[in-house]
Amino acid sequence: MSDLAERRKDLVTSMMKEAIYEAAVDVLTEYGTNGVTMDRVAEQAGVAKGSLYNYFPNKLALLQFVHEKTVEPLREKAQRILHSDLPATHKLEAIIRTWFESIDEHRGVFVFLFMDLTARELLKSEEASGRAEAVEMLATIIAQGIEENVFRPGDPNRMAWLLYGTAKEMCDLQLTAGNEWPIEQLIRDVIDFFLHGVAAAGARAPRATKRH
Amino acid sequence: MSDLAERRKDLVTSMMKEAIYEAAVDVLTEYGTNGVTMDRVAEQAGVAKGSLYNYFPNKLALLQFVHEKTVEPLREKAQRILHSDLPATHKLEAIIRTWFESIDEHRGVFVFLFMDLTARELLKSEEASGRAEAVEMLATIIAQGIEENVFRPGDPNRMAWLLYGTAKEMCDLQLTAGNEWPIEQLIRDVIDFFLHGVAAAGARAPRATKRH
Amino acid sequence: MSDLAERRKDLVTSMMKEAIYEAAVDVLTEYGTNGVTMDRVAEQAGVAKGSLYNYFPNKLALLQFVHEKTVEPLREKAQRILHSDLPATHKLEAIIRTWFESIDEHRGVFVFLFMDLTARELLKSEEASGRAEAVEMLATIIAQGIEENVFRPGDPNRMAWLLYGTAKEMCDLQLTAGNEWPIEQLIRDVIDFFLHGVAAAGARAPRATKRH
Amino acid sequence: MSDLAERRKDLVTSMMKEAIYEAAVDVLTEYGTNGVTMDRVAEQAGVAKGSLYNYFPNKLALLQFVHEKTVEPLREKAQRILHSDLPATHKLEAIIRTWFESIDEHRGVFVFLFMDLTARELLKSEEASGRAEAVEMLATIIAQGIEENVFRPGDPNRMAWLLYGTAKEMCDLQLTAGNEWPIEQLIRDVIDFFLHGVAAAGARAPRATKRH
DNA sequence: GATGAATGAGGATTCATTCAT
DNA sequence: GATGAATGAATCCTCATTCAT
Repeated sequence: MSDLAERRKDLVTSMMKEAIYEAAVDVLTEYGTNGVTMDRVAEQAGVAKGSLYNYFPNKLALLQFVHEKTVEPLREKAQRILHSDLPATHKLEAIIRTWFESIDEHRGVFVFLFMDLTARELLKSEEASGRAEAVEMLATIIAQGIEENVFRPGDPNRMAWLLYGTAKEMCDLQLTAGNEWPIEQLIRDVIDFFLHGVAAAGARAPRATKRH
Repeated sequence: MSDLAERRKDLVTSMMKEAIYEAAVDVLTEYGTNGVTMDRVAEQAGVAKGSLYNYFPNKLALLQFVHEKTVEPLREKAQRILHSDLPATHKLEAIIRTWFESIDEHRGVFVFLFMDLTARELLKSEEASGRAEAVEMLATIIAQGIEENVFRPGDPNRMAWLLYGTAKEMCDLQLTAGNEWPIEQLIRDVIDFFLHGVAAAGARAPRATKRH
Repeated sequence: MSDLAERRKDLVTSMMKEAIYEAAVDVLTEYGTNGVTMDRVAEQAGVAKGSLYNYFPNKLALLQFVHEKTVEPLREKAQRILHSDLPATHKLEAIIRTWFESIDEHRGVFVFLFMDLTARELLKSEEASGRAEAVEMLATIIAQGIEENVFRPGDPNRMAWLLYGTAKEMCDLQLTAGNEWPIEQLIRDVIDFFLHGVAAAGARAPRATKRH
Repeated sequence: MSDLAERRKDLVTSMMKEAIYEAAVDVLTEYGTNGVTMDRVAEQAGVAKGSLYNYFPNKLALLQFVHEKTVEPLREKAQRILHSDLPATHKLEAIIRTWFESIDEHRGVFVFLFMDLTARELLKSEEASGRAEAVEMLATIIAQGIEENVFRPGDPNRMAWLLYGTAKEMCDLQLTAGNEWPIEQLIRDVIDFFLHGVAAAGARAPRATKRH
């Protein structure tokens, strides 16, 4: 086949995959995870069921593609932020902003990807690595912050988990509760919380005590 | 029917429901969410499949019962803590400890209840109210803390969400990652984090800035 | 459950399996191997497709049941003949008669079982053991015949294969061509052939020669 | 179209058919009967799936072509042997040798053609005629042998079936069991068996008796 | 004539729910 | 009330065949 024809074919293929991806996302959004059947995806994409299998060998592969397609831009942005020469706090803020904004944009998919265990089961490895990657990234930035003396010394990994948790739940909140909470406010709150907690000046943490 | 007979019947009924509940939890734990079939529950409970339908009109009702039954003790403990006369920080710590410990104990069910969207979809209302209740409770305690001058002034509801997020992700971490992180350490970390954040003494929060 | 109830249940179950077996045989006979779909079996049996799965875990199990059910009586009769105290030639004759008669009776199934590689693939182990068993049985009888001095000395196993082949092809012929050849004649022919071959008295076998 | 162009076209067409035939044989050999999909044949042939349909109206036609192409050389050789002026026993030996050797060479196709009922179903008429032809050919030779006084008088057709059966099962054995039995030995055994059977000198065939 | 994407009927299997006993 | 067999819609996947380019 000529080079040109080949390139054209590749293009068409990737457009189809894209279209199927979008159909899958739509179905996901409308019916929830367990509602993602190949039939519905096909119908939504306006193609025959069998055609899906010309582009994805099976359902799992389709879901993985959806995952990848959704997560990749996030990952890229985050990497760019990570490797910039901003101070740690600005990096954190930027990353968290990225997350919130993406979620705002792709609500349905994110719900599916991050909250549905059926999917998470299938995408176990993808998910685990995704989360691990995120936490690791945060940990790197936190380590930088500690070095910059803007964060207290401590285990960057543990801190990263805590921050990740806070941010993630806020995402959850965004996803499930609707967002009456404006994004900028949200970001500021999370960062503030992360930095200073809620204790009044001079207050001391209680000793964590064994239950009675 | 005589009163006595009626009471006896109620008793039998509730024992059956209890038994079915336990079977459901076992199946949940062993097979995961998608593995919860009425067949398996019936077999585990040692009753005929049809009998399940004498106690629950359908599968959803059974799952709701499981949810309720699982969450109720938590709710009760939390209420008791809420209404005790401990200082706010102790209350928070106690509640969070309750959560972590419960999760440690009932891993399988909690995964199902809190992480599986298939379930969460079905149990949407239960879930929403559960979360709302938890956040509200935290908010109440935080308000108390503000009044006690141990927490900075602020919107208790927003703070509650942030804390909830931190705690919840730690639960997630417990649930999915296994718990190499010892519970006491975890609790102290969360509370510490909640109170003081990670900023070094004297460091200032960055102004949250619009993305260029 | 009472012993009685249990026995009754077993009875019903085995009657159902029997009915499904017969339906499968009918479908097999009418549509050939590749025509044996669970749908058709269910329809022929007059039950819902799902019901088949109450009696057989999957299609393979059903086919294996058909195989077993078909072959077992044959095996039993053959064993009885084998262990009787008849002279070798009579045993052979009796066994071959058994085969021909069974085949005459169960045409469709035998075609499926012995001639269809799709089935033979699935039932590989059953088949192999079946054939091996048959040949072994023949070999045993032939060894007996050699001892009785009615058969020439030689490798009983090789002789058994040859006899098996002759008989089997005659079965094939019966199965596919219809049987204008009366059974008694057939049996006599096979036995005669097996004993004396076709050479005229005094004729000598040619030396098997390499192809020029 | 000019005569030349037409002839050229015919040539191209038959080369394509040949190529497809070979691809089909390869697929057959590698994947077994049920693995012969038009996709695989096309891929193996290095042409597009649709192109197959320019040369064969449908799958059946392709399989028939495969059958024909495989069997034809056999038929030709057999005809040549039949019409040679060898004595009957040598003709038989030569034909049987041809069969065994072909089978040894084209294992996969033969398994498909002779043992798989899915195929045999499709190729019923081809098969029947093939077998009929083979038997007829054997019968002709046997008639010759009777005339030559090397075979006992009898129905040549019945004898032919018996011989065919013996030979065919040996082919089966070759095909499924692998061939620890060397071909020359096999041929000699079959011919010997065919000529003299297994009876010891002086032994008499039992009277074929009615079952009790 | 070649291509290969699109099609859609069909096949095996699962499972919530019903209902006769 | 208990039982568990029966049901059939739903689900994933396959593959011969068609047809626009």
